[in-house]
Amino acid sequence: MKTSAPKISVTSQTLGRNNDQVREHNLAAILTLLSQSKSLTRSELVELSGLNRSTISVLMTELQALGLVSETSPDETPNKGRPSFVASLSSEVAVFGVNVESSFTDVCLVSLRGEIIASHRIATPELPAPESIIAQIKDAISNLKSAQGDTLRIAGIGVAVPGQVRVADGQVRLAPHLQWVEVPFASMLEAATGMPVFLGNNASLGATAEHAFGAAKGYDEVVYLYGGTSGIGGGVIVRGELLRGAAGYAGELGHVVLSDSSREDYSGFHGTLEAALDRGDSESSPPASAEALENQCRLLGAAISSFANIFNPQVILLGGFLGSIFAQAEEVVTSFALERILGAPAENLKIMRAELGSTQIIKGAAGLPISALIQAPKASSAVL
Amino acid sequence: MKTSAPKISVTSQTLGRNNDQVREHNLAAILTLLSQSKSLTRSELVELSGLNRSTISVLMTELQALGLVSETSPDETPNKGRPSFVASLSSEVAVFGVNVESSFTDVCLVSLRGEIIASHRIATPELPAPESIIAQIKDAISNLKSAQGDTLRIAGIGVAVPGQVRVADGQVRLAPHLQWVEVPFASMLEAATGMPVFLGNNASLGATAEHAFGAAKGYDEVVYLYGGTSGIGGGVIVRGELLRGAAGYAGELGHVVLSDSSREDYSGFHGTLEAALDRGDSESSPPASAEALENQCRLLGAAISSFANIFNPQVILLGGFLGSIFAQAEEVVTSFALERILGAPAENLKIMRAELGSTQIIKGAAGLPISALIQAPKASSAVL
DNA sequence: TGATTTTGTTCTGGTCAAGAACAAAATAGG
DNA sequence: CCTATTTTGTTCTTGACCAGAACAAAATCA
Repeated sequence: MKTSAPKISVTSQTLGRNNDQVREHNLAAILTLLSQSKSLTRSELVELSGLNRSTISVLMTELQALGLVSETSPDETPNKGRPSFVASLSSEVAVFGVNVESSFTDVCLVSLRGEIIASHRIATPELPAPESIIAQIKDAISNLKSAQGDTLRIAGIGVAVPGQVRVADGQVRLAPHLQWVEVPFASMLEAATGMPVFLGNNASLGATAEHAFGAAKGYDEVVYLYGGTSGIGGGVIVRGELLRGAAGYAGELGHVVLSDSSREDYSGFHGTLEAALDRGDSESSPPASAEALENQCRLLGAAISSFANIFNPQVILLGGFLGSIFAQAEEVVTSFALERILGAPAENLKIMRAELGSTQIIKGAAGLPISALIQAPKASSAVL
Repeated sequence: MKTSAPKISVTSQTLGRNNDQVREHNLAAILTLLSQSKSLTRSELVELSGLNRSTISVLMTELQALGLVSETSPDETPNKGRPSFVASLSSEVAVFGVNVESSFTDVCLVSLRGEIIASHRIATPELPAPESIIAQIKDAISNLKSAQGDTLRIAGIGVAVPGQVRVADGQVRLAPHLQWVEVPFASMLEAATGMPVFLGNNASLGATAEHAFGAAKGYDEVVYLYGGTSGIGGGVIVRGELLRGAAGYAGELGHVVLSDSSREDYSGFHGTLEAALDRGDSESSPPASAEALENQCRLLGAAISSFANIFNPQVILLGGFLGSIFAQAEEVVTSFALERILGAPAENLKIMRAELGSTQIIKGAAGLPISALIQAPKASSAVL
């Protein structure tokens, strides 16, 4: 079982660094740049990375040898001079993204660039038991894989779970809507498939997907709020990385206390954001009355103001039925929010609806093994 | 004007790295290790850094040449073998820490290890105007400096301000209790003193001081709540570093919405933590009734539960009058908090009173130029 | 006093990135 | 169609860095 984040222990930030780590860092830098764009020419890589042309040449040779990058000749050459090679992440390496929900589980084959190549939905009329859903995921994976060419290599599996996940070992601590308690899902799925498995909370992975591919692309301080059938979750991007906290449980934004109300949320807590806002039903149908909508907007605005003051983000993203509410009454929500945001953090703050649809969580899950590969290309690629 | 954090632009995390940066990184690693302990032997540095003995030797020679580290022979030699040199941060380099409040301003000379060498309090019966307080700070600095030996070199000035501070250029956006609006304090003090100046919010700097020297030492995920005469502020340590947000305004934890109450805080926001809890008066005297105390504990507990669910910290620290409330009724606050913290983030969570007294903010302020020096030893030391 | 242990120093070797020199591949202009 | 120009890829050299080996120094222990 791998951790879902590059293993940076507390002390390693202060550790010494040698030349090997420089190379690994620079390889990761190139892969990161390539993952942010569909493709880049070598000369663009020289400019973006700040590395010398000769160094880029060596690094690209190594990445091609590792099979992580492919280079082609440019289709068009609008400039003078020798045309630069066009590099992109290899399409011969891919990952699986899995999203486990109560009534279905989606399994997708995802390219290193975050494109969904193929997908399969496992319907679960009954709540999925860990053992049975793992067997079904295993079958889906092997079917999806064999449908592609033999040359396809798989870097790992990322799984989104609606619950609290310990990222260090991929243990599902509690997933109320699946009725899972203390399920060592990552190690079970690793044992079944033989591939490295990375686990994350579904809403947090939605945040990482919005950051990598969606409405929050290009921003490094992001608050993401997601309202789904399993309540309200969230994810926060700090300095370009997901806020994890001590053990990976950070981002439970639905359980902030907002009011004195005795109304309870799915966890039995009263007065929280999740307790106050209507459940996922409202995603399809608008709330009964204008009054009810205004009340929702007021509470959503209060939560937004809290998060703006706490995090001073560039963007606050609303997904799921929260995005629907926002789309219906953008100005009302915004004005309620601005009532209680301090002047400075309110500047340049964007409140937006999340961009991606239902595929966002899958893409976020797939991002876990992709990030692991990018951060440690030599080590990871060796065991592919 | 320098930024109060090492300049890491958004993209530089992915930038290429060359050998020069390796040396700078390793020098910074040694300085960081030394700043965390009073002194370390060379052999301890070898073990902690993971660098080779010969490399440590070269690095220590360079740091001594830069005047940042001094080595002495050990006082006692309990072990067999040749005794290892004892290294510590040089006492010939120091910084100034400044804490501006409405009725006084403290100016302290602080060693690189965070020890207060000398201090001076400027009383301000009237609210301090920026120009006049800067002149007084300048005088205090030159007096404190000349009272020490001529060999003392100053690495910079760190200033704590009770308000919203833009860290990029050290602009005080709004400090209500000082009645300062848009004061370019850092550049003004730089012009007056000729030293690099770093600015920060007072409560945030309290958090960094608790992390570096106080109750949160050794933890890398910390939430710090501070209740003072100027309201309730806070600071959050994420992955060992202060949470700054887009422009450095993050950590305004006193302005989270907690209730439906119409009671307003100092910023005119209703229902916030700061609005709900009594002001600094209660720091000296206990609240009027047991009922009032319980109400405070309930609200403080609600805030703690929100922050635990949001950040999944290892420690939540309470300072100022919030620490007093906690000391009076630790179990009540804790039980109210635990009512609404999810099971996973509640594990291993410590709720503690902040350790340091009134010196914490000064030490946090001094930490700004110290960190800048440590992070870029070659560049910074050259201009001392 | 001599053997042992531990640590500091010096020298050598390997890896890395930068830069210079050169080769390759396109356009622009006659 | 050919040549000059521009831009880019490749190769070679150079300098910086860290690791490891060999050696020297400084303590303890018998």
